[in-house]
Amino acid sequence: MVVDQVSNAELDRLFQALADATRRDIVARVLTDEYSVSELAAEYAMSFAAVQKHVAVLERASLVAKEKRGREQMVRIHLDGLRRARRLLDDYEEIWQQRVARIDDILAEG
Amino acid sequence: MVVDQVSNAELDRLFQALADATRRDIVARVLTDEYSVSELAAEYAMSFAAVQKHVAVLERASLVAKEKRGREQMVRIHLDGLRRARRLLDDYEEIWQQRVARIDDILAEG
DNA sequence: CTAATCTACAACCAAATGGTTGTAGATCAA
DNA sequence: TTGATCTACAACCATTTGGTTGTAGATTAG
Repeated sequence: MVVDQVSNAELDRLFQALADATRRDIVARVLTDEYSVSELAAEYAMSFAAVQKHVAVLERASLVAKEKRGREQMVRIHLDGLRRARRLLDDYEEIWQQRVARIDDILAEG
Repeated sequence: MVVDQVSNAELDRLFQALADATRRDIVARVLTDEYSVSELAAEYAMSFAAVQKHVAVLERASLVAKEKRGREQMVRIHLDGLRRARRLLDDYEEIWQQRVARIDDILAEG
């Protein structure tokens, strides 16, 4: 159960990071391509600093990692975060399935 | 791709709802048992109104549904939300896997 | 060397969030 | 009927969030 393995603060940061359309878009982009922070910034109708903050939020959530290359900072996906979040939701659905199975058993007996 | 099917506002509400430990705990509880709002409230070191608000957030995110029973309001899980959130993360990982496969192909050719 | 580019970070602001208390309407129990 | 219980919701408050502008340090290009 992820619920027990991953700290609440970590999950807070993870889901909080995913709870913004711009940040989800950044994740989707860096999943397939490499972007520097300013290349990302060019994609959105907001300031460079705003995008920089979004990237920082994703970084703190372990969804993304930065790597310095010359004067640029390249943003890459960091799968750990994504996997931890997905695992929690998988666990939830598994708990649900166990409950469904339990109810089926009871009905089969009755 | 969920990214296209589910509105950004919906995903915002979903992940935002999951970005709080109390709300994740409520989800975990109602996955296996039935709780009224006040039964839930009794579990946490905060006011009834605070828990009521948390339930409302989960409800708006389609993670939970309320059903009136007498003077009580029973809180049940509503799988739709959970599945939509999980699907997005699955999509992300699939995109990643495709990228990995693509890179493998390139390496195989080279 | 100088100028342009990329990044980091501080200070500020409006809006949203997560909590509180208080009031009031339904429903149930005695 | 009366009192207790369950819920809803408003008003309020402190903190966080998502945006802005401005300043300054590295690094690259000419």
